[in-house]
Amino acid sequence: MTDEVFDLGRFAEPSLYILVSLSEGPKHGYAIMTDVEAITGSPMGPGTLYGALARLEKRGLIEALEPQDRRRPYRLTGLGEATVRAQLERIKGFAATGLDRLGEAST
Amino acid sequence: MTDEVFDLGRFAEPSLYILVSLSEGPKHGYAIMTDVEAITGSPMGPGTLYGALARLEKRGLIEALEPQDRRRPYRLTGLGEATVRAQLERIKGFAATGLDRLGEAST
DNA sequence: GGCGTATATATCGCGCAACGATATATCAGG
DNA sequence: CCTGATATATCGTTGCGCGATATATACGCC
Repeated sequence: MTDEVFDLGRFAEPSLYILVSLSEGPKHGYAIMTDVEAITGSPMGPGTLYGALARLEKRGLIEALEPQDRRRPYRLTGLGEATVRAQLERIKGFAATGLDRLGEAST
Repeated sequence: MTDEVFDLGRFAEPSLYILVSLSEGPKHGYAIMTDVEAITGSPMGPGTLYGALARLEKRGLIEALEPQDRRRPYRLTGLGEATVRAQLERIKGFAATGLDRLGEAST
């Protein structure tokens, strides 16, 4: 493990949403938008989406597939998959630590 | 539960780190810095810290205590505790969803 | 005694991500 | 037809992240 990659940048939550959405399989932009909204409960506008999409492609975490009809689908790269997995493990551990500190049993 | 609050802003990962750090008990800025570095593995500079601290206080998620010596300790408010708990639950669920999609068994 | 390091807080400024607004085009349905 | 859903793209503002920088005290060490 090179430990060089795995960094989504300062603001990365929307990017992570996109990567998770693509973990399910290739999707085009609009489908990602609706999927992310379904997962997170809050809508992601086109400004956020296409900006993040361009950055992710530039970083080699996703790659564009052949345009079909009017849709431009994207797919996770190997690097992208490793990245999203590492990130999710990281925040999972963080959430566990935090909830532990709060005393989860207080419910 | 009013469900009106619980929003840390655009991205707010550093803010969430601070709230989690304060979940353990009141701390002053410098202690938060070192604690966050211990939890996350990456250091948080004073620019990030004090900026976020000011925002969190302004939003009523934390409150300043009596300065002792040279230290200016902060404490979580009730709103802050509810917020950090809700946020952690949210990202915990999100991480679980994402890892599920990836097929966690691939290890 | 003087020096460096750790403790502790504060501020400035740049870069850039997030995001709403806006534009454009196609297609289905009523 | 005309509205709304599908689908992509760009612009401009906002404001967060973060390194750099400044300041002051306290402690240990040679």
